[in-house]
This record gives sequence, C-alpha cells and structure tokens, in this order.
Amino acid sequence: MDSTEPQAKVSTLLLAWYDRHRRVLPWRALPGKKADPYRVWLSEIMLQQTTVQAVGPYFKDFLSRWPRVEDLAAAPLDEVLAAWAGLGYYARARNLHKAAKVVAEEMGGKFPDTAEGLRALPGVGPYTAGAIAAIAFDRPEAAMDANAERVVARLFAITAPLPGSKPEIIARGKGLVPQNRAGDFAQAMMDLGSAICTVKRPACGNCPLRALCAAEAQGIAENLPVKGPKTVRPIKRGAAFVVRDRKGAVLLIKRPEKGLLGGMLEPPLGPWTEKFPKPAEALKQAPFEADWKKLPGIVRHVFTHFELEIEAWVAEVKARPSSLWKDAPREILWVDVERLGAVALPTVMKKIITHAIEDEGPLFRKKG
DNA sequence: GAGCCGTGGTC
DNA sequence: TGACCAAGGCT
Repeated sequence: MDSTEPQAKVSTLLLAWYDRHRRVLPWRALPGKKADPYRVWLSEIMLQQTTVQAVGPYFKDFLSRWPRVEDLAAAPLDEVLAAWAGLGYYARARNLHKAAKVVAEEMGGKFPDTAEGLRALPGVGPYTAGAIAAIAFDRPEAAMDANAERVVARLFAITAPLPGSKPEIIARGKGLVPQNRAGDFAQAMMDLGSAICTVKRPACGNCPLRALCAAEAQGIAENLPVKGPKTVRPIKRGAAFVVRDRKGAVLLIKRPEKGLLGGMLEPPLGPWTEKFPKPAEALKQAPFEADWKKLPGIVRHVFTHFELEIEAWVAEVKARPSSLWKDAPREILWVDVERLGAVALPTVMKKIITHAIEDEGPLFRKKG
C-alpha cells in the first residue's frame, strides 16, 4: 500500500468484509452487542501462541467453572493449573490467577478500561492490552498479533526480516486503526489473517484489500513477512520413575513454581542430559530402592527450545515410602488412576504415564 | 535483546 | 516425517 493512501480505505473495506465473513467464536459478542471484559481477557490469555481450535474447550470449561473474575480469583491455584493442563505455557495460568486476584480484590471486579491500565496486569503485554482495550472497550488501539503483522507486512511490502522489522510493522499497523469500531477492526485483521492472508498460499483472489496490497502488486505476498534464521533444538534424555502402590495409585511430585512446567505435577525424574543414563546410573536416580524394571521404548516430546526423550522405569511398592530424596523435599501426591485426568499433569507427563501403565482403557480423555 | 516457555495441527 | 506455526509475555 502507498503510505499516502488514506487508512480510511483499509478500515472501510476490511470492516465491510468482516460484517459478511466474521467467525462465530465462544468468546466473541454477537454483532452490535457489548463484549464482556472478563471473557475477552480470558480468551486473549488463552489464545497467546495457541490456536482457536485448541482454546475452544478450555474457554468453555473455565467459564463454566468460574463464571466471574471473582470466582476465578477465589479458586486455589492448583485447581486453575489442573484445568489449564494440556494448554501449555503454564506461566499464563499462574499469571491469569494473579491478575484475577488483582482485579477482584483491588479493582472491585472491574477490569481497567484502557490499554495502559490493562498492561499493568500480569500476563498482559502490548498485544493483549491493545486487544482487550479495543474489543471490550472500543478504544482505538491496535492489536498487533502475528496475523496483523503478516497482513501489514504484505500490505506495505515490508521486506526486512522479523524481528528487526517489528517496530516498523507495528507503527504501520497503528496507523490503520479507525476511530470507530476499533474492536471489530482488530478482530477483522485476525479473521483475515486466519482465513485469507494465510502464511502459505494466501487467497489473494478473495482478499478485500487486494487492490491496496503492495506485496500482491509485486507478486511477493506469500514470501512475507521474512523471518530470521531458526535456531537448532538440542535433544535431552533422561529416566522417569513411575511408581504404583498396591491399589494402583501413582506417585507424583510437584515441580518448582518457576521455570519449565512450573507448579505442575510429574512422576519422579532423573536429570536430563545428552545421553540416557546406564541402568546402574538410573537406579541411583530413582526416588528410593525398589524392584525397578525398565520398559522397552522411548517417550519423545518436543518443547519450544529442546526435545526430550524419556526411558520409563516402573515399580510397585507394598507400602508408600515415607521419604524419597534426602535433599530438596518436594510436595508428594499419590493419585488414583481415575483421578489422573483431574490433576495438573502437563502433556509430556501424561505421555510418560500412559507409556508406563498399559491399563484397561485410556487414562486421559481429551477436553471437549 | 535474546533466551525461555508447550502443545497440537498442517503440509 | 519433520519443520513450521499459532490472538506473546517475562526476564
């Protein structure tokens, strides 16, 4: 798009397209209706780096458990983490709970109605603050997520690679926001990026902004935005120890509150290194002495910045040991098989437990 | 600023 | 099958 082109043309065309093609989503108000700030905030946190499809069942479940922000604030953190289990990026759930307490206890249950005010809540960054301010309060703020960045990079044919070009893209995007219907405009950008201006094979023939798109004019739309080089992902390996008592309950311990899978549960695990521990070495890593048996096969899981391979060791104990390690005691739980789906187990740990317990029927059911 | 932080779908 | 990607934020 020519930089002198009036932004009004973009918003007019995009909003007209949105009025005909807008998606129906659980957290989205019906046309002309006011959005509920609590629902908008909850959905925006869940949608960070997460697909609409994955969020759907979690959003409905959270809203059913905790209909108001005061309900969420009053819930124990462990319950919130258990409900979040499987959605990933667990710091989001901890910050969600923190922010709910702030809003419920310090703001009388009312969310701030400006981007600046929202930005002060834990877990709310520049994108989310703009999105909530626009969608819930109709403030003329930009919501520059990856969709909007892609649309803008193509509209203006910005060929410099991300993330270096991000400031320019965001500045261009802010210049497009209309004074009226800013919330619809923000959601229209996302719907356009999701349905038309896609990463691969964009449907430029159906795009309402085609005539204004500089990248399309140059035939380079699919190549934008350019991204920097990818980093290599190392592989870490280790042993997991799945213990069951005579009733079949599984021993789980709680991870530290900060860092990877913070505050979530796991079976006892050895350290993660380049190579698997040899059997004698693995037995030293076990939480206590028992008749450990190593299972055939490997559990693989991919995290954002490394891959994990786990060999599972299993044992059955007659009595629940009173102590595990001498150092760094951690919270211990024995969880019945039927309750495994109701506690804060991240997906990787569910994989390990599923691998170790070839039981009668599935241990975990997918949400929704 | 760059590294850390999950998971599931897609092609 | 593996690489890429998603309504990013925090430190």
